[in-house]
Amino acid sequence: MAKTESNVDRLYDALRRMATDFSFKPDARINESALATQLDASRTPIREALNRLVAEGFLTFQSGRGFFCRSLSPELVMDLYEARVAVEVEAVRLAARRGDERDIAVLMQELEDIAPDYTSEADTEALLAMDERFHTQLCALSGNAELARMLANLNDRIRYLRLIDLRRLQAIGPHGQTMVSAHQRILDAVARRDAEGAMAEMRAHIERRREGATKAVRDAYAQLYVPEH
Amino acid sequence: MAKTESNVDRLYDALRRMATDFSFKPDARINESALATQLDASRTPIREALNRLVAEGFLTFQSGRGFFCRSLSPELVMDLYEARVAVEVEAVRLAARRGDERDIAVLMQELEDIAPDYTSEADTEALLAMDERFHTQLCALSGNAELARMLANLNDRIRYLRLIDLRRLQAIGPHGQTMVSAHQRILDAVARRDAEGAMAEMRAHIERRREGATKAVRDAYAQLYVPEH
DNA sequence: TAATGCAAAACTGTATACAGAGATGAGCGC
DNA sequence: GCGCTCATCTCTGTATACAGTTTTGCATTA
Repeated sequence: MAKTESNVDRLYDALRRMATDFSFKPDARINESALATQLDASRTPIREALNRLVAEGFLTFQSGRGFFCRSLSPELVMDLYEARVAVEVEAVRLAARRGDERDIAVLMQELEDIAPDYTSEADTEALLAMDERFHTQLCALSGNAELARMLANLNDRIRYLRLIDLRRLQAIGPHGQTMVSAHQRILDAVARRDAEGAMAEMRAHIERRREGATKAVRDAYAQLYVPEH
Repeated sequence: MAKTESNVDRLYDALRRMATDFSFKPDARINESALATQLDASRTPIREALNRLVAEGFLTFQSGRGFFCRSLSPELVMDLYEARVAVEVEAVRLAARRGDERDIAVLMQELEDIAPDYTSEADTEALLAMDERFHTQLCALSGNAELARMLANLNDRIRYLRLIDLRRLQAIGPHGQTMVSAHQRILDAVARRDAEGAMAEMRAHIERRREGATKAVRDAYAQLYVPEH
């Protein structure tokens, strides 16, 4: 039961990680042969994985010229955030209407348990991971696999910018408490079956960071093209 | 300028069409070699196209066993309809808030022009195409490419069931008028910048057919496994 | 008859080869 | 010095081959 993951899956995971954290620079062409040697595989399975990433919006493809990293623009980030609103607001509505009482309680407990980490955590990546985990689990309460899948895809595509946005936020002052209380307000509304309230809280929660994330695009470019200090 | 479409795109289009209309039976295994001869290509580009379709939710993939058609269940259809609500309700909200005045007028005009076709059209496929076109254009008014992309994907995945649902509806009596007036009410709300109203109309419009579509799953199986009469 | 095991067939996963298209850069003319 | 052309080199697109795995079908046994 060790070899549960096939080779193409391994390649796919590796390539998606490279795409999410912009190891491929925006709009840059992707060299298949180089990847093949780097990942110790032939071009055939690499191309299969790249094709999946095209369909998922991580890469683009131009016939005759090959694969390219997706571009990075404020407009795109805005679109992705709006799509997140669409998915998560409806998900939280469904969660409020029909989410399992037990599952909601479990999530509330977990939120309470890790609340100290939210507020103390200096590692921005860990904070982002906690935030993403909450949103993912909340979405799962809707019981809708398709919404969950969409959210996972959107999260992967904006993670890099959220990280930059969150770093800047933390530089100003600790914001873990703001985040945890926002999450609690949303979940409280779900628990009291207040769909409208939960939706409004969720929308506000996401839109509050939308501007920050689009502004982070500039910093993203700076980070991507500047050598490690 | 004839050869604007590459071979892999041709294969991709052909395979997606086969997937949308369930030329691949639900859960059935897909034979790559057979497809290769059928579509006059080798397995390599076929597999690239199949991988994209996996990422888009049309097919599934099991390591070592190959590609399979997605399954067809009432639960899945329910999920897809709920996802449609998420996408289209938010899209129409954005359209009402910021949709271009001119574009809205154009769409209203077009809706008026083809209204007679809606009501008279006996060809269910044409009626469905008109309906889909309206929803797509309305979504485009939001100016959000990501929402448009999501909707296109969802439409492809539920088209077969919508067709069956619509056929049954038409068998009872002509429903083109119901549809066109629903579309008009949504668009009117958008035109008067009534986001809440547009959202409510859109939600009701989609949810009204949700039950029908999930019920159509049974008929879908019957049609798929019965020889053409 | 049903279950089991085995051998053959069919199919998948991936490396490799090669043709052709696209990019690159040197050399030449202006 | 600037731009254009052509040769060369690189990289993509796809066919094909083959190894390894899964499935299938037959024969044997209880």
